[in-house]
Amino acid sequence: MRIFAVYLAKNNGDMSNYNPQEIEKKWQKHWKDTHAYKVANSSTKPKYYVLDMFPYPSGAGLHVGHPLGYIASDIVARYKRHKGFNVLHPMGFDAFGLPAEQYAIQTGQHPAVTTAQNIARYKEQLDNIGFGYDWDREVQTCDPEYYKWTQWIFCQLFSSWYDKTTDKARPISELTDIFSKEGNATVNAHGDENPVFTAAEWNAKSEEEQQQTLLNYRMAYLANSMVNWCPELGTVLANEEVKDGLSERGGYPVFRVNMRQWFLRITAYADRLLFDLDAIDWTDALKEQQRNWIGRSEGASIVFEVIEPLSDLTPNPSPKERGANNSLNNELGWQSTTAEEWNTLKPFARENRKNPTKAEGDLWDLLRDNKLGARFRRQHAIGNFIVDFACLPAMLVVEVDGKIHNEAENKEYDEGRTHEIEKLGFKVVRFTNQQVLENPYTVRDEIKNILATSPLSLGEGSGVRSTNDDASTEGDNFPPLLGRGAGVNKIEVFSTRPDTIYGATFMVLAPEHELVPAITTAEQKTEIDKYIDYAAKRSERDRMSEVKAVTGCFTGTYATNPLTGQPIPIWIADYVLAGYGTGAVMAVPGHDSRDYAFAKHFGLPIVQVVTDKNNTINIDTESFDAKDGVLINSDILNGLNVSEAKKAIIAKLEEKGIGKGKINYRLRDAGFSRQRYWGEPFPIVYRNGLPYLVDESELPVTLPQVESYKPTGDGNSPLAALTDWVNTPNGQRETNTMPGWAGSSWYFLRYMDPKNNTEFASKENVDYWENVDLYLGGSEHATGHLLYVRFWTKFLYDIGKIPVTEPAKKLINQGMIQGVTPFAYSILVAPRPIVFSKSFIDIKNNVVTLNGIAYENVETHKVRLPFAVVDFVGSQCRFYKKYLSEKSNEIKGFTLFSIYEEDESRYFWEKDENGDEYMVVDTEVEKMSKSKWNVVNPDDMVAKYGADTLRLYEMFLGPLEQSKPWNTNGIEGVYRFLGKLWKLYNIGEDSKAQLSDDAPTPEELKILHKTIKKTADDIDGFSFNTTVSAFMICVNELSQLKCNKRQILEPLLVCLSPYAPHIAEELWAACGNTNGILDAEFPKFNPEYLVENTFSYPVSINGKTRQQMEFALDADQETIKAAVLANEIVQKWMEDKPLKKFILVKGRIINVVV
RNA sequence: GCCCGGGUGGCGGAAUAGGUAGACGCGCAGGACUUAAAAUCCUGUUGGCAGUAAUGCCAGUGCGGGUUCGAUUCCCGCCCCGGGCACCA
Repeated sequence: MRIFAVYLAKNNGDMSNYNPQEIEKKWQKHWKDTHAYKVANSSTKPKYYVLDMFPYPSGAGLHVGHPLGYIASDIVARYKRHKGFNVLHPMGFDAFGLPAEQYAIQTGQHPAVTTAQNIARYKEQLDNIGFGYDWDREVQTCDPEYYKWTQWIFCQLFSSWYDKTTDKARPISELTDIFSKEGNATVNAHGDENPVFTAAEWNAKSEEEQQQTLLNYRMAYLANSMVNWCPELGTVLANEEVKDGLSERGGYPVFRVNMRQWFLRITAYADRLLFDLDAIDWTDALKEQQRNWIGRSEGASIVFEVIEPLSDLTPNPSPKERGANNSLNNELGWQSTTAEEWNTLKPFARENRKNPTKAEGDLWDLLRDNKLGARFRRQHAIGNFIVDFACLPAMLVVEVDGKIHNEAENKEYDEGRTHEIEKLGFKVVRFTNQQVLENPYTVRDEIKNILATSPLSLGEGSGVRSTNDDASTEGDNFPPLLGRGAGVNKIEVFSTRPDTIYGATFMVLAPEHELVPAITTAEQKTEIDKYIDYAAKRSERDRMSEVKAVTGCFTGTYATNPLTGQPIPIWIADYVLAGYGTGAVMAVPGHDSRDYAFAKHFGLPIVQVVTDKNNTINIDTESFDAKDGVLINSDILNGLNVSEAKKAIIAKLEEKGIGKGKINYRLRDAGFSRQRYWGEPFPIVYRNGLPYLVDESELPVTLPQVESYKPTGDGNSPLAALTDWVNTPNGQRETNTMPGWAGSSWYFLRYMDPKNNTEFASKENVDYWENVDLYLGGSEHATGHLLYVRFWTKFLYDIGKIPVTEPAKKLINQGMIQGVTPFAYSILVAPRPIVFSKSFIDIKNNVVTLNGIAYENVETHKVRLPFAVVDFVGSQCRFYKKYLSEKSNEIKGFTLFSIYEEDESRYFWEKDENGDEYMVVDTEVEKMSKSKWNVVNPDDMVAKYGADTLRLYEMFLGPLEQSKPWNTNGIEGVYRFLGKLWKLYNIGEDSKAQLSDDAPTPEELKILHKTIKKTADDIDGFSFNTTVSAFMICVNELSQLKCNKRQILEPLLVCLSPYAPHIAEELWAACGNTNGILDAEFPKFNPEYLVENTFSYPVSINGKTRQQMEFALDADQETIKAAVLANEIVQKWMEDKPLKKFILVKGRIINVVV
């Protein structure tokens, strides 16, 4: 009993020493019990919204790097509260995503369960640090109450289109109104490249056709596209989730494959995303990254005509060689051409279908859908031709001249073509454009008559493959005609330097360009196929890591340079990317270094068309890529400067109808499908293969339970196996889920009204909180999250749901806190127990010494040591033997050595003053992560020093935006500072501060107000590290003065409170305040206390400081000058040289020039 | 290759409308208190040279130039480190 009493007296009664563990828990509980951080949605105070990028709750918990930004934002939030703002400072969790799912796959635990556990852990850790979050506003993206609204926003995207005329998103119903009244001509006028249709055509479309067409306009749409497929993760990845051809998560290989995916039309916002950057206070580096990512470039699109070699006017003789059979059944089975030829023709057929001529389009509307009682196909392959229309059962081909066969010289070609098709047993009938356009019904009737007299030798189903009434009729798996050049007579390119067109001496297409097979000549086919194969086999990763090698292949075909009229060869090469521009370039080797390298390598002509002002450019050794200069060798452009020439050539191209000014973006539409389980389900069902929204009343579409979380690997998500869930009365559900960034693209809005179950947030609340005043987070989100959240914000603004076009007015990127990894060396041999011996590795000479015996050429490698087995003593990192027993299961299996250096002691075990054995090892700075054993848990720091010390120390470490390695060395200093502060308040037995109410001295006031000013200034400049040092100076100076004045020490606590809220609250209460410090008014800075009467001037002679002299600040120059010149030391340094100049900068410096 | 940052003591870092370089903290050294340790406090700490010392002199903010009475700060030319983008026509 007695011992117990003594113990109590020692620990609870004596408050003369700072005891963070006790006071921090007390105040955290108090704040929670009193709802001290609850935020109201309306107030007479001005609003301020501080937001952190919410964390993904991983199983590893928080490490000391996470709180860096959170502490900074907490400081700003608390400061603003002292300054009289109504501050919103919420926290939540970005809880959908891969790690939880991967974990579920491994353990079978439902991701929702592990996520909830992780979140609980995170919240505990966050609360330990004393953050002032209003937890009532917490959001979790995986909560159905939250993702209901993510789905709802998706519905709005699906139901909207982008109107380029007014430059905003509008409801899709307004678009269908326009289509039914005027077709899509005006909508298309702003650069859309969708096929044109009239109101009548629109109205004649079936529901399915209309829906299909609308997908070309919706903000959320389905499309086939090349995507980053990661088989290992079983999902597609966004571009920013792929680094060097490997997945960012896991580092698995990623491949480009074609898949049908959901996309969000972020490209519609490209310009606004770009230009609005100017209006927000984000760092230049980050804005620059977004600008580059959007990659806007102005230039021109130009059409080059392909020259068709004469020989190609006569069709490929293959049908003849096959023997003229009258029956396709005999010759080609059910096909009208061979698979091989279809492969060749496919791109043209597709292209032609996409861009029918007016006459073709009109006629198709009259023939399609079995309107004449027989099925017609358009742009169909027959033998080695693509014919305009074919009715296979009737063996009838209908061609409309005009698009590509209207020139006189093509007449002969047409006749030859007719002849060849007839040999295959078809009847060919031709109409002119004019006939179709002027008398469409006459034409239709004529076809009908011919059909009536046709033998209908092949009924559908009697050998000819039967097809559905859907797109598969025109599907790519069904073959058409052959021969090259068929219909391909132009290639479009994009160039930012149209002014250099006179120097375009060849063209280069991407190997994947769809016209490549068509323009390849028979002689070059083998080579080209080989090259395409080569390019396809190289993964993205190969392409990146490889030193840029010049490779390419000639197609055998030429195009005409439209300005010079010269034929120029068409090549393919993988330096041209299929995904950018048109996938084809006009190569100007004289003025593009890539084209130059290519031309040099393959011996292609190089023509100089731009020179500098003095005409000193010589392009014999390198290209002249500069964007200013004067045009030469360019006919009409000669003498113009580059920018004038651009304008002139675009005008010329437009006049000739072969080009136009164009703006290209690097930004792609955002892929929005993931073939995974742990994400938001789409509010979509399919009917007849077309997507429809589920009714809003069915939201949220909740994520069902599944047996297995494993992706199927064939591109289907685990949801696809749930037939009961997939099949609904209204259609089949979409089984993909949304990507990780869906939920994070609007969460800042949900915090404004997190419990609302009728809207994503009420209008009242979004109008009050508007957007984030200060957003803190890592710069790694620059081109992902931060672009998407801006996109969604603009969209929600367009549809009238929020009053702002940007999510965050100001954004700060906090730096990363890196881990310090100690390491030793191991020999690459079978694992052995740790050796404590006089053994070492001489890395430089590749020699290993084991117990005195040297071995040469032994392979060694670095071995990470757990952070926990080392201590930092002075500048040494010591690896202690005593920690090995605790950690041995983590590092067993390696023979460890330290590196050999000059200092021989470094590879031996030594004994410290306590007799503990250690070895000095080296360290490396890397990312802090569980797998690297270098994680430092903030809980440990809090347990040892308290939350206030951790908060101050993280801020004291250096500028917020700078990355730095975690180093515990300095934390003691901060802890000592808080101890000194505590002592100033003379806390007695009764836990009360014993302070004097005497008036403070001017000196004391000066110290206080200096600190007030510094605190306020530094928060505005986010220079938290210098504020902490200002606090230290202040406390040092007040301690020196033994200041115990209430009028000094109370205001000081308010300054400190944002940084160290627990101790500030404790001392505030100890001073006798009953109101709590959180809402205390921030002390007003009074500059009068800082006014000085005199200044101790550094006096320098010729710029070198030699003497200090004190003068009144209001002393006039002559008085000072006389005194300075009379000074003994000054005279000594003047060395009797005449005075040249006397410089006095008031309150700064005096300089005597001799 | 291009675009952003950034190079300051043994260490983290202060100070830039040009005006005493190295605040503050760590570490280190010495000292006080203590039987001792811990804790706490005090002093010193950019380097070199000279001096018993107080102190003095010289050099010094990645390197080389320039502007200026005066440059860590501005200008020109390099070097190195970190980050981003990467054949974007």
